[in-house]
Amino acid sequence: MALFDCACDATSGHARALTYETAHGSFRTPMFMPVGTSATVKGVTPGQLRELGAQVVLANTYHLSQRPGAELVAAAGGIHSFMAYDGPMLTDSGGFQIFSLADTRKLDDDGVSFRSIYDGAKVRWTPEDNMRIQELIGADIAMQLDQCPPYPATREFVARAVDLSSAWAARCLAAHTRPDQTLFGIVQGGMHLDLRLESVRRLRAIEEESLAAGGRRFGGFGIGGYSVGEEHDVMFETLGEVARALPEDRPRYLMGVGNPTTLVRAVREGVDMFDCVLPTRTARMGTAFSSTGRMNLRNAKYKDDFGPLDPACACPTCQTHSRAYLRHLVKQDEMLGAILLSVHNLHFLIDLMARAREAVLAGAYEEFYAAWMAGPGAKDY
RNA sequence: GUGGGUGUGGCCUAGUUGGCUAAGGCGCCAGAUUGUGGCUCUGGAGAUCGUGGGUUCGAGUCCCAUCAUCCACC
Repeated sequence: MALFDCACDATSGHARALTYETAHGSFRTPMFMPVGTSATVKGVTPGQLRELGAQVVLANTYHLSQRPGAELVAAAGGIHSFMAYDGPMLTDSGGFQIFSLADTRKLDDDGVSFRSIYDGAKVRWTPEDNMRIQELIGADIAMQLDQCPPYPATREFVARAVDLSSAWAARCLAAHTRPDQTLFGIVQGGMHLDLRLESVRRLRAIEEESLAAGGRRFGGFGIGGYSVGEEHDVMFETLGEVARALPEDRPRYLMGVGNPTTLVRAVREGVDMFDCVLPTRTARMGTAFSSTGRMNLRNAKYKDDFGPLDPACACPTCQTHSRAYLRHLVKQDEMLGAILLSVHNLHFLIDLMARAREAVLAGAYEEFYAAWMAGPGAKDY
C-alpha cells in the first residue's frame, strides 16, 4: 500500500473494517485513539501504549503550539521523535480548544484571535498559520481548522459555522503541502441534518476543485460538533446519514466520543475512528470502565474487595492488582492509581474496538452489537 | 502544688457587646466527567458546643464547680 491508501477489508451492514497506511505504519479500524494532548497520554508511557495495542495517538496543536512551541517540536525531529512514539499520530487543529477554552476569542472570515490559556498572550491563527504549525509538529494526520459551535446554538449560528469551516477547509487543503502528512476535513452542522449534509457537500466540492487544480485530496473526514452537551440519543438522529454521505473510500472519524456504548452504536452507523479523553480523565478521577458497567473506585464497597478490577479483563492492571489496592491508591491520590486505571480504561476501549473489527471481518457485526446492547454494561454508558 | 490558657461533628478552626434551624476547611459517603486549562465539579451524612449546676425570656457565649489538656513558676 502507498502512503495514505485506505483499503476496506470487510463490511458488515454499515460497519466497516479498514486498513490505512501512514508513514509510521498502518492502522486498522474500527479504532479508538488515546489522547495525548501535550505529547503525552497522561500517565502512560509509549511502551505501555504499544503493549495496549494502541495504534494512532492524538496530540493537540493548541497546546503544543503554546508549550513547548511547534518550532521546538520540529527541532526535536518532529512529534514522534520528541515523545518517542513511533506509531501513527494525529494532531487536532485546536479549533475545538478555541471554542472550549478561550473566554475571549474573535472569529472573522480570515481567521481566529484568542488568548493563550498559558500566559494570556494574544494568538492569531489563519488556516494557513494552523497548517504551518501542524506541519512543524509533524503528525501523520493533521485536522483542518474549524469552528465547533456549542450546544444549544441557533440554526443561524450553526449555519455560519458551516460556512466558515468550509471556507477554512478549502484554505487548509490549499496550504497543506507536507508529503508525509495527510489532512482530514471536518463536517459541522450541529444537530441539523440539512446543514450536516450541506457541510459534506461542500467538503466534497472543495476536494474536487483541489484535484482539478492539481492539488491534494482529504485523507479522511472528521465528524465534529457532536458530544458537546446534547442529550445522548440526539447525535444518532443524524450521525448515520452524515457518516454515509462521506466518501466510502476513506476513514470517518467521530471526534471526541469515548463512551463505550456510543462507540458500538457509531460503528454500526459506519464510523471508523474515535478519540476521547474520557478513559484517561475518568481514570484520574477514580472511575473504571468494566464489562458490567462503570465502577467508581472511591466507593467504600471496594474497601476490602481483594478480587481483580474486572475479572473479564486481560489488561496488566486487572492481571496484577486488586480493587482494594486500587481504591486505596485512588483515595490517597497516589499517581499510580491514575496510571493503573488509565491503562485499564484505554485497554477497555482499544479491546472493544478490536473485537468490533473481528466481528466486522466475520460478517457478524449485528450480533456483536446486539450482544453488547443486551449486556450488563450497556445501559451504564 | 501555685498561677494562667484552652476545651465546638473523625481532625483543624469560626462563632462579633448572650438572640432566629451552631458556620467553614479537611476527612468521610455518593454522583458527574465525551476533538483534556482537571489532586476538578456537584450533592449528602455527621455536633446533646468536655461534664454538672446556676443567672436569664433566651447561654457555645456570663458565673460556680468538676474533669481533661497545654504553658509558666515552685
